[in-house]
Amino acid sequence: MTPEITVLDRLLEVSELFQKDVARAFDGTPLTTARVRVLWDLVAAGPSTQHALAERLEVSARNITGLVDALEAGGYVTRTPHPTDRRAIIVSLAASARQMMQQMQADHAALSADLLGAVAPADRDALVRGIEAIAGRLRELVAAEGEASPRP
Amino acid sequence: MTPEITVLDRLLEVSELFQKDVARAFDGTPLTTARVRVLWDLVAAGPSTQHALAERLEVSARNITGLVDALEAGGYVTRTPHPTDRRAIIVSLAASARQMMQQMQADHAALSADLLGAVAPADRDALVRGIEAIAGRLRELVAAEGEASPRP
DNA sequence: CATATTAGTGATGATAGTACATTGTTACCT
DNA sequence: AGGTAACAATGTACTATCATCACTAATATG
Repeated sequence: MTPEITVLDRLLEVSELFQKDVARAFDGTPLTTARVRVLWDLVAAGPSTQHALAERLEVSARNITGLVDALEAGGYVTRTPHPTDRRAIIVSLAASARQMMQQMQADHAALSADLLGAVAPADRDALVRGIEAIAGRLRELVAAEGEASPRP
Repeated sequence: MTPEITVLDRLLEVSELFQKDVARAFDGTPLTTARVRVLWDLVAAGPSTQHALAERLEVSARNITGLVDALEAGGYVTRTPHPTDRRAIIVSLAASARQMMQQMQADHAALSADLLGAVAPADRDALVRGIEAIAGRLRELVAAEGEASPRP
């Protein structure tokens, strides 16, 4: 019943509801969490080799091959040869996928505005600062944990 | 750059970090997201028939059989006959699992306190109210969506 | 030329989910 | 009662995803 527990519980609930919402958005498409991760990475990092994807997403190259296979089959990404390294392949977002991701971001912005609208105006600034602080602290903690037990 | 986008982005980041943290906690155990969902449900609802579990978690009864099989093999739950209905089976948390879940809740509480400690004291009340409001609004939205397209 | 790198293949395994059929049990209805 | 329908759990079978390792083919690099 302490406010501390309530805060975390609410955050967890929010996180769960988000997840459910995202999952529902991709219902009926061949998109899954792992595949969307690839798409987001491409949005953030731009066209990349599969090796680069594997490193950033921290999965095996073999796994990336499979994920890109599925995304390519669905028309979400294209494979083009690397201009100078003939071993490598560049994975790029297809135009439609880029549009979809933009739409998704727009939806997120709309949802964000909606959610913020539910907050009392006087509380908004403090809320934003507070979430920022929590995110920062959490980032710190995760980073520290990662250091404590580095991957072998 | 608008604050609205920032809020949602931070919330998503927080939710992702949480997920990562939880996943890491279960590394090396046979526990997975789906199985832990069962455990949480048992914590919340107490000993239940598999049918009840299936309904609350919204998966097929057959699926529950498999999840409970794995949890039982790992010693997390026990199956006992239903006292009056000989068709049914009661799934209960094993003592060790109950303890583990309590520990997890304690860890959550500690983490919550830590995170709240990172927030400026003057912002805390507003933050709590704000998150509460956001969670409420989000719950509303998800419920409305569920109504709009009821399962067939 | 020797070695490291990039991608792809094949094989394998664990998980999560489904549908369908089966078995035993309960509940209801005549 | 007795018959029938609904129900709980499970066996079988299947699909899809995500992940790994081991290996091959091409290409870069020093």
